[in-house]
Amino acid sequence: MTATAEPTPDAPPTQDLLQSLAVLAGAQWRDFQAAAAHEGLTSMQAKLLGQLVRPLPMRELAALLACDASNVTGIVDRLEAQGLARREPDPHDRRVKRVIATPEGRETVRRVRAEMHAVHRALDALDPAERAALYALVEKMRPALEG
Amino acid sequence: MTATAEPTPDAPPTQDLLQSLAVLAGAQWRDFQAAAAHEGLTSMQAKLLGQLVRPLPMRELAALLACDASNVTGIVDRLEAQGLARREPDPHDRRVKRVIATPEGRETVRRVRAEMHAVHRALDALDPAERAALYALVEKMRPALEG
DNA sequence: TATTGTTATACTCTATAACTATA
DNA sequence: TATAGTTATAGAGTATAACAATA
Repeated sequence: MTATAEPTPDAPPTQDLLQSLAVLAGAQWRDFQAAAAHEGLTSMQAKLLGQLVRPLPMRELAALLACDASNVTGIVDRLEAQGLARREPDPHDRRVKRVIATPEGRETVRRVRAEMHAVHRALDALDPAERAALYALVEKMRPALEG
Repeated sequence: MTATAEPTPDAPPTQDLLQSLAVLAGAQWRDFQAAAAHEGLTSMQAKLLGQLVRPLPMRELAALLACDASNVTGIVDRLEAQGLARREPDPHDRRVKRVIATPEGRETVRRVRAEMHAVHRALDALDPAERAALYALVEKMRPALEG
């Protein structure tokens, strides 16, 4: 028997890999929904709030959330009503409103991220080397994911 | 300087890893929504349809979709109206209705999965060894994700 | 009594189209 | 005229509560 010089590890069937990734994404989504609900937010409200690392125009938020701009109005309205975000005028263009997170809003984002229980448990199942490998693999895919 | 015998690879900060995984999950979600829309379905309709590998009671579908049972009625109604799924009586319990995918429904599921363009592109960025490593890592996390 | 599926209700998200105020 | 944000509208997803049929 001729051993292959550098044995190619069995590449899993694409369907199996896609299924695994779907399980991971599904768990992340359920975690996020449950965490947001625990903080009194819908998943879209929490998702928008999580984008507010800096003041963002409504239009940019719509692009980041991959939804129509008209939806952003209502979502920001509800966040504003809960004191988690607010609108401010753009100094350079009076048509634009920039949305910013309040301190309470930023604290809520932190709590939601801390409440991703299944994902945190899953990462705890990996040792440091495995975590590093996972990170490297996803980062390698990232340009293709975003492009 | 004392070199560590077996140098631990730098484990990335948990926040960075969570962020990477969020980018991956986000891309999968956008892919799925776009693919479902291309087939004339909402993401929930496509998600339910994808679960129908065997006849499933409404109640089980609600559990799989992590939503209330009352929602399943409407989603199945719309799939049934499009000829992609149908209800059949359960032979052992007359309270139960089992939902099954029609051949056209199964074909639609196949097309949706094939249209996950960004994810497929991302996997193409990995070589076979990397794919195998990714699969092994996610499978190692799986019990924690599902538990 | 408990469970399955459904209906009614109210709220949120969603895209489309039309509107306003700026540019 | 083009763009940013809003409003109005209709369809879909969502949880809650109440209901009929069945276990």
